[in-house]
Amino acid sequence: MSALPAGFYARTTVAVARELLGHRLVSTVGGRRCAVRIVETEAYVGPDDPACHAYAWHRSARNEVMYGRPGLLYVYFTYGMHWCANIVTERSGYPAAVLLRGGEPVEGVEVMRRRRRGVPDEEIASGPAKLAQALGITGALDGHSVTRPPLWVEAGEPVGPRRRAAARRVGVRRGATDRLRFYERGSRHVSRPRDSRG
DNA sequence: CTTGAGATGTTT
DNA sequence: AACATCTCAAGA
Repeated sequence: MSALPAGFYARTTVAVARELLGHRLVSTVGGRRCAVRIVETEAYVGPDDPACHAYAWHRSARNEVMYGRPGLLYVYFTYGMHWCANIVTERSGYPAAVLLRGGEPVEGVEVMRRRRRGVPDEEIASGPAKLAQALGITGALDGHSVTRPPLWVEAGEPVGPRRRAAARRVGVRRGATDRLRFYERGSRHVSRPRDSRG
């Protein structure tokens, strides 16, 4: 088990969001191992980002983990039924994170099929809440370090710059024009195949 | 393939 | 009232 070191996340949020593509997110939640190859992320770059939960240094019980160490998991509950998972970036005290938006199942696919009953493999983790569900991520993991079990990132084959695409973030109004969504070109495991505008 | 509505609870 | 979403049903 060679987890990426916490230092990987102690860099600019955009760099982390880009370079996370291709690495593996591994889960042993519930005792069964499964993993996805990360193919889609979004950067929430901090207090100056209107779409960020910590915009203008907003701080609350929900986003407290964003103010912690890089490499911690920030899990939040949204739309009354979905969990979404981020990895905290930058330095301690500076609230920024990368949202994990899309993954390609590469290990323990049966486990994920059970959690995502009835959906084709392309849709097992093609969206932030789908990915969280597939890997068994809930609020119980809020604040967990992604350098160790039961959820961590393992080094994989990075997706090179030519095979990466940048697009507008999904589902945000403020800060909607920024191209802070990154995904692997041509992947069938991203939440949306193309950006609706530029 | 596309679009639109409803589910459902927390945060502002 | 909005929300970093998803699923299903209906239509083209």
